[in-house]
Order: sequence, then structure tokens, then C-alpha cells
Amino acid sequence: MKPHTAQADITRSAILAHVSTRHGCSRAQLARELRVSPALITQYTRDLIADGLLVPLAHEASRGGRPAQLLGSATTTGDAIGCKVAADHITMVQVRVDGMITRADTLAFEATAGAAVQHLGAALHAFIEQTPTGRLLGVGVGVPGDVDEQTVGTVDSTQLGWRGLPLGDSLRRKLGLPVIVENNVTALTIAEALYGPGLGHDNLLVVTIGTGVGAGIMSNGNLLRGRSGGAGEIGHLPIQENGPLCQCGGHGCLEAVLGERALTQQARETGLIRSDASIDAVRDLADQGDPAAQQIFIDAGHTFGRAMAGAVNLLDPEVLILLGEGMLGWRHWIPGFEPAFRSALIPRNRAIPVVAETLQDERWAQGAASLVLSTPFDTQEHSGEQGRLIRQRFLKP
Amino acid sequence: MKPHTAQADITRSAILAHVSTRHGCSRAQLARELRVSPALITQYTRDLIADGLLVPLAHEASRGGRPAQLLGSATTTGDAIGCKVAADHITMVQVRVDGMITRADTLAFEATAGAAVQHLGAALHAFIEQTPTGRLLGVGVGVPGDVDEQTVGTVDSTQLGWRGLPLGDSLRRKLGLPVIVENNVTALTIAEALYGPGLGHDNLLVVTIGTGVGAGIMSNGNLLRGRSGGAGEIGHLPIQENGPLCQCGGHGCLEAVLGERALTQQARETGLIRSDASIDAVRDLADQGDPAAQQIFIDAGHTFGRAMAGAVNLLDPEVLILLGEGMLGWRHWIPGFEPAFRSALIPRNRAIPVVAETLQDERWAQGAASLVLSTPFDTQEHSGEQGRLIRQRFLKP
DNA sequence: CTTACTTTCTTTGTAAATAAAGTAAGTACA
DNA sequence: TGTACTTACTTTATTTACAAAGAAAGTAAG
Repeated sequence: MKPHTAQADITRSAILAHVSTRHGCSRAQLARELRVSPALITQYTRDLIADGLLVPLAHEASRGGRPAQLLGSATTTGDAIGCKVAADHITMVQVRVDGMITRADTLAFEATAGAAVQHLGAALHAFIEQTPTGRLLGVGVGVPGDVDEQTVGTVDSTQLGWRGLPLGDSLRRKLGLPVIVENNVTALTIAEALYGPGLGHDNLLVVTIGTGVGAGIMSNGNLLRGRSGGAGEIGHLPIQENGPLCQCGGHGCLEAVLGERALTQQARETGLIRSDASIDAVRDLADQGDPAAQQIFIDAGHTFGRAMAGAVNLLDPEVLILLGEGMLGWRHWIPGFEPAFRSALIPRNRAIPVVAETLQDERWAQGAASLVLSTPFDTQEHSGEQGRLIRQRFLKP
Repeated sequence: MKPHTAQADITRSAILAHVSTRHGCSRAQLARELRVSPALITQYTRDLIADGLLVPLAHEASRGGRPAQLLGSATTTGDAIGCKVAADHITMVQVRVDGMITRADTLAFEATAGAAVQHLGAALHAFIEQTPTGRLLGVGVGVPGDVDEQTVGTVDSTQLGWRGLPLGDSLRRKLGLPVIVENNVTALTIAEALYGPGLGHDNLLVVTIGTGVGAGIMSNGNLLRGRSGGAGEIGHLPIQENGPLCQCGGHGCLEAVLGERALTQQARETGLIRSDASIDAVRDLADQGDPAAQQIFIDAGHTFGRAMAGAVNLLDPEVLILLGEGMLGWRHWIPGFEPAFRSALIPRNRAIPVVAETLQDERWAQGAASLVLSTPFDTQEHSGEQGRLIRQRFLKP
């Protein structure tokens, strides 16, 4: 039998995952993209082929030199389950190694209920039961809040009303699968780097607008976590001198100026919508060409553009990726955003690409699944014990 | 002879540098702080002792267990030269491995002169000539601007009026020593992490106020460089909606609101100082208790506090370190800074320590020297060929 | 004085990864 | 057609590093 250590599992599963996502890939390419020597790839691929996990495929046409032989994954390496947890609903998806969503479901959910964790566990259990076939590698859960080290997976979330909830441990016992719990924006950032517009870039800034405003920063291929994993709180960037009061107690935070609540409030105060109507009503009006409604989004876009320019100037990412429920009305933001954003950028950054994504719930859930699917590339072992278990499942035939 | 590869040089020089800076340190401590196994330390220290580079010293008192044996550096490992380049002067220092400055000199300099590079080279050459004794490891140069990959060391700097100047190459040829050229804030950040208040922390935010406002971000022990090494442009964080025009073309940039020029301008407009007086005059007035002068600093402190809170919320560092010429009047900033800063922080970050440093030119030059002295710990090989040369000098007896 | 435990350092075996040098299989061009 | 050059992969020897286990030297109890 082959050697079987944690380090070897990382390398082997990284090769397997890389081949699977690319649907075939040469040895030389693996060596380059995984940043190891060709010799090591030769060794590991030989083992993986012998084990029946990898198959040699056709030779590519030569581009001046020995033609590369493509390697393909022999079996389906297995899928991951991803789950987005919101205050009033959960969305679950099944995701293939290449990032494709093969199944999805959304259920009502009450985070503040006493038995919320039991309900969540039951919902996931039922979803997993219906898995048509093949192995499951693990479950990723994205929550709006802070998560401690993965050993326990304890969640603090004001949005969900959870304090010190040992979600990871509970689900692990209930499901009998590896479970990784993470902040939802963090999870999304990993997904963007792995499958989204961030693919191939080492420096990303991912910003989400919705109830709150959050950010994920990928620098030099590593996720920026900060002192206690709390990095990315872009929602409390002070943006107006005497702006509206924010939940955090401050005034003029970005989130308090252009969060969903703030925009709805503005529309209500000007009598644009009824006092029980939501942001959707404002967007509908804007869609119909109402100038006052459009102006709300233009103003928000302007403020947002300046704030994003500041963040881009500070962090120098290769791409700026925007998403979240707030992006549903993005086309109304653009006229305010673009000029404010571009003009506030320093010249060197002025051409930075901005990608606005509109996909919603399923994207977040896919992000959660990518917590599982990215473990082969987790050289810093941030996912700890759970990551190790997932990598072993990658390699079990 | 002992094995001799790049990786081994990193590890060995890291041990040597660590022992030197600590003035003696046990093997167990080395293993913990350099994050390698105790076994590896045993192997390498044995070699280094045999080579006469390390000496076993006295045993420490036991803290329950086998008493630790201190290891000391046998010879002086050598010094580094650091040089701060400004538009009108240069400051050069000689720095020991432990960060102590042993010699310093400041000269007038004209960056825009045609023969600026020749003058700089000559000044450094003369400074190095006077080195009393011992080896020199290399020369670090900190410039206010962008530097490309270290292979050439090409500088772009609007402040100095340099475009595409191959400073690294020129100095290397002239001095016959390894030369590392870097952005000055980047260099300073490395120094703070190595010798300053950042020692022992993996997540730092270093901000400098002077003519401009700059930032260095250390995340998880790595310097954040961004797409093209341009990260840290905090001076162009938009902070006022319709603020003063900035050099960059935007309005209300942090730098345009509280940079040296902006504060001087304010004081001139209100007739507080003569139109040819500098910021020093404003500070003098504030020192004497002039309320109008003090108010200028209080207002600047307030704006600065909010901006810093935004950056801390976003990046979640362990310490915030402030320096630069602008800090000379820091005590006048504090009444504006502290309340604005603390109240705009989200609760989790509210207790973050803020360290304000007043040391000036020599601190910057020491930062430049730390480019050389930090190469043993540069596991990402960012300093490239020059780093390799410096590490070899570390290990040459 | 014994037992249990902690910490520091050392030894041994083995795994991971690379460098260097060679082989294989093509292209480009005279 | 042959020579030079690329690129892709393989083999071999060597290096780096760690895990595991043990030895040494102490503390802290009973």
C-alpha cells in the first residue's frame, strides 16, 4: 500500500481535484498550476493511475515538443453539499467537483426557533437521503456571522440570533459526514476564486450587498482572515460625516447608507412606497421608469462607487466582484456607480474589471459547498481535521 | 561540506538571524518561533555550531523539565545599510541584525537632478567606505513610489520625478553588494513586524502621514502586495463628499484632506500663518496653545480617526501603528482622533492598540535596512536573487 | 524516596520534494 | 534530410523535513 500521510493526501487530492475540475489536464500543466516539480507529478499520477483514480487519455497536438498526454478522472470524485443559512430560509445544493450545481432546494426556516439546529440537521439529512448516487465528500455551511476554529464550528451571528452555537459539532454527529462551517462571504470568496470570475487570479475583492454589506479579500492566493477571522467588515466603512445611525452604533456607515433597510427607508420617507412595502417595490418602480425611485439607486451607486474605489486603491485586487440580493437592481445603480468609482480610482487601477453577479441563493449555497471542494488546495490546513477527512474521501475508491 | 541549496540557506540563515536578534535563544524556542520541528533545529544547530557560527551558552533555569540551553551567535553576523530617499535629502544608516542603528548620516539630495542616481551611489559608497569593521550583508533602499520585481529594481515615483529608473541595477554595479529596492512604506512595515511594536503579531496595519498618506498591511505574517505591488494606497480613500481636489484628480481623498499640504493650506486661508510658512508654524502655534491652530489638528484627527476605523474594520489587524512626519504634532491630533476612531470601530475591534511613533528619518532608513535583514525569513522568495545572495553572506564565516 | 508528569533535546527511520540529467516526441528551418 | 530547438515526461540521487520515540533533567506531589 502507498504511504498515507496528511501531506501526501493534500498533494494527491489536489491533483485529483484539479484534473476533475479541468475535465482533463496534462502532467506538465499540473506541475505548473499546482506549483510543484514535474517529477513529483510523475510519481503521484503513476500511483493514482495504478489505483484506478486517474486514467491516461489522448495525446494533445504538440505545440513544438513532445505532445502532452491528457489525464482524466476515472470515477466521479464525489459531490459536496452546500447550505446557505438565512434568518428565514435555507438553501441546499449538491455540487460537483467542477463547481456545477446538480440539485437544489430551498426551505423555510426559522433561525430564532429553539430547535433551529435540529431543523437544519433534519433538512440536510433529508436532502442528503435523496442523493441519487455516488459518494458525498462532506457538507459546507455558510452562515452570516463569525465562526471559530473548525475544531468545533461555533457560530456567533446577530442576524440569526445565535451566540456560541456549536453548529459544526451538532451537524457532524447528526449527519455522519465531515462538516465545515464558515462565514458566508468567506465561503463565497473561495468559490469565486475556484469557479467564478476570480479563477486564475490571486488577488480578489468580493463585495456583497444585501441586508448588510460584506467583503472577502483574497491576497496572493490566500484568504485574508485577520486577527480573529473577522476581516471583511466593509459594511462599517465610515462614508458620510453625519449619516444615518447604524446598527453598530456609529453614524454614516456604508451599510447604514445603502443597505437594503436604508434604501427602503428613504423610499418610505419620500412617500414613494407604502410604509409596509419592501425594497422590491422600489425596484419595480425604477424598472417602470420612475425617476424618484431611480434616483435612490443612483445615489446609492454613487456612494458605493466611491467606497469601492477606496477599497480597491487600498487593496489593489485584480478583479472586483459584486453580488448579493442588492444586485437585483444593479442596472439602476450603474449610472451612479461607474462615474463615481472610476473617477475616485488612482490612475493605475482605473481599468480594473468589475463583475456583477445576479445569481442568488444558489450561489451562496455553492459557495458553502466550495468550502468542501477547496480542501485539497488548503495548504494552510485551515479546515483542520474536517479537511483531512474530506481529502481522504477524495482518495477512497 | 554541508548541503547547500536555497531552501537550506533560508532555514539556516533564519536560525542565525533569530538567535542574533534575540541575543541568545534555546532550541525549543527556535522550533516554536520559526515553526519547524525541534528535530530540524537540532540538525541545523549542530551544523552551525560545528561551523563556528553558533555557540552553546549557559543553561537556563529549568521551568519544570530539562533546562534549555541557550545558543548564541559566535560572530557578528554582519550589518545592513539602509537608505531613505526623499526628494531633497537622503538618510543612510548602518543597522545590526537585532535592529539597532549603529551609525547614521543625512545628506542633501536633489532627486530631480540628472545625475541623481550617480550622486546616490556615490553617497552610499562613501558611507560604506567608513564602515568600521565587519561584513556588510547588503543595502536596502526605500523610495516613495512603485518598484517592479527585484530582478532589476526599477522605480516609478512621482514624488521623486523618476520614471522607469533602474535604480537597483545601477547601485548593484556601483557598490558590488546585494541591493534591494522597495517602496518605503512596505519597508517600514517589514521593520515594524521585525523590530517594532508589530513584533510577535501576524496582522498589522501600518499607516504613515506626511506629504502623503500610505499604508502597509501585514496579514497572516505576509505582506499584502496586491496585483502589482501597489497595495497600501490608503491616501486616496474617499472621505469627504465634496472635499478638496487631490493630486490624483479626485475630490475629498484622505490625503487631500489631512496631508501636510492640506493642513498648511487651511492655516494660510484663515490667516493663521503667513503664506510662505510651513506646517511647522502651525504646530508651533498649537504648541503655544493657539485654539485655531489646535482646531486644525483636531479636525484632521477626527477625519483620520474615522478613516482608520474603516480600515481596521475591514482588515482586522492586531495593532495599528502610526508614523511619518505628520506624527510630530500627534498630541494635537489625539483629541480629535480617539473619540472618532473608537466610536466608529465595530465593538469587536474597539480595544485595538494604537501605537504612534515619533522617530523620523532614521526610522525610515532602518526600515530600508530591514529589507536586507528580513531576507532569512522571506519564505516566499520575494526578494529573489538578491535575497539569495544576502542569505549566503549571512552564512559565510 | 517513589511515582507521575513536564519540558528540552537527541536519535532514528522514513516521507516528501526537488535538482539534474536523461529520454521521448515532436516542430522549425536551412 | 538533417540539425537545432522545444516541450513533455522519467529516472536517479539527494536534500529537506517530520514523526515518533526515547534520554536527560528537572518539578510536584504523596
